[in-house]
Amino acid sequence: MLPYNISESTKGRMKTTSCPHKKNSHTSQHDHNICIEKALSKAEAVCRQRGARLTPQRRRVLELVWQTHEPVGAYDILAELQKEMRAAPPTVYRALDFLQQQGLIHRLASLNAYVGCATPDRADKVAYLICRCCKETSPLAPQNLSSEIAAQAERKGFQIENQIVEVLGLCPTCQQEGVVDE
Amino acid sequence: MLPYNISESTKGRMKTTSCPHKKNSHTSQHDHNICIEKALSKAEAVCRQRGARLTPQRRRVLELVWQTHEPVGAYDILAELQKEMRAAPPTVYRALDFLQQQGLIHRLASLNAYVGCATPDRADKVAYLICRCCKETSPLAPQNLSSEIAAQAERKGFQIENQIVEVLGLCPTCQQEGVVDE
DNA sequence: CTCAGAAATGTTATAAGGTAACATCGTGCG
DNA sequence: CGCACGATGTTACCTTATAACATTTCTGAG
Repeated sequence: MLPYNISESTKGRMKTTSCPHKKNSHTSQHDHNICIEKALSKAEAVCRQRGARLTPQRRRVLELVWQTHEPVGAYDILAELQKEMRAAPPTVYRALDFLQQQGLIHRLASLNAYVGCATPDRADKVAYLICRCCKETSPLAPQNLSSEIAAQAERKGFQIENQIVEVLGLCPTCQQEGVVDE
Repeated sequence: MLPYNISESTKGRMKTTSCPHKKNSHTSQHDHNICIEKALSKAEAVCRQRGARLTPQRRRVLELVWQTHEPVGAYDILAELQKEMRAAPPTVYRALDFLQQQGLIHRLASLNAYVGCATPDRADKVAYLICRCCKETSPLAPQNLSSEIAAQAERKGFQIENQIVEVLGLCPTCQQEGVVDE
């Protein structure tokens, strides 16, 4: 028996997708290895520049997050790590914390999951579209959006540190596939 | 021993506030009982009109959510309920689900907690300012914000069902109190 | 070089949030 | 009546996340 009760349903693969229509759409449309490589080399550059230590473990976790464009749960990552080494939850959560601080990943609060960020150099407050069916995510440019929020916050004397914008709904693919029922 | 391990730290009071500066600011500035009464009578009106059943339990949970303007955790509510009756998590979660469907409360994904909504009649996609220190929340009017999101989503063919906008930072009070360190 | 302090990681245990599945109750209606 | 349906009760369990403390690794000052 594995420690920490990695469930059978999670063991042995990277992602669960509840969507019956999911066909790895994103991943099938491009060579995802290139995405991963780009993300990792960018991460290394950014960290070097900042004097942040992208250790092998942190690098590995980042790589695992980037395996897909879908959000990945911390325990999914843990399960993968455990194929390679002894690992416990704090190992994963510490790496995720570091990566978040560096803007290399974002946490999606509505899914308790993490996605890689392709633009860690821009201090963007990012917004995401999230398909409730296939879980694919798509970052939004939140410029005007942020300024609108900033204006309202300032009026109230509120000092913004961070913002979460997650838009849930159906992506074009899942709409075509006839997914309904909210 | 209570079932479901209600922790000592939660038992016996409604809210935890990590903020050392918190002085029930909101609640001290107004007669909060009026807030609660208003919210409950509005809830009853709205439910009657819709043919939704605001049962005594659901009403009681709504009342508990409204005890404060801070977000309340499901297990905080459970602990309160258990002072009055035998209760298990599903009891609370079912009530919370119902209340959410009716727009009577909102869930704050970044805190795993719930706040009462004063305007259940408007089908607003609400945004919140949340103080990371005292946890007080303040709803934002998200009009322009929503239209900006809607425009971008439409361009991508994404069908919006729901949206989460949570802005984290420091409220004026906590800024004055000299809270720092992000 | 070396050793002290800081940063990172290991390890154990447990907290906190949430749900599945099935039993029971109550009530209104044909 | 009796059954269909919504609401609630009950048990068990799953998922996500963190506290607390031990150990290792790195780094820079002397």
